Amino acid sequence: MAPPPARNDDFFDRVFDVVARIPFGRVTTYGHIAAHLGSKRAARTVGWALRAAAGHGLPCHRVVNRYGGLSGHAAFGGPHVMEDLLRSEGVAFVDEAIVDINAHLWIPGEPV
DNA sequence: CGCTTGACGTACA
DNA sequence: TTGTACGCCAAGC
Repeated sequence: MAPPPARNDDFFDRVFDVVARIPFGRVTTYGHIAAHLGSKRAARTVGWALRAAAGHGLPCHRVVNRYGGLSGHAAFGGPHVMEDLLRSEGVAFVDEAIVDINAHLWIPGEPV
């Protein structure tokens, strides 16, 4: 159907909606979110939205880069905050600040 | 109004 | 193979 009726004309709100839908114990990447929005190269813009989302109550810690690295851990106020949160959700880590994205990757639009 | 920056990703040399 | 450059979109100054 037609492309999703974006109730949110703003790129930001659209990112918020996607991030807020990330299921528990699951993670996604900036590129996938951007691709879901229409431009897979807009990953940087997604990062901007996430930065603004800091403090909006969104599970930003579930958003990682293409390598599963916690790129935005600095915006959380602590380098181990995101890691601790993800571990609390049962997410596996392949390295410090690196989640096993292959085992927990969730794609926007997929049913929970 | 215009240039720079930014929680990324892909392409090319 | 590794490294560098560019592209995307929006906000900030």
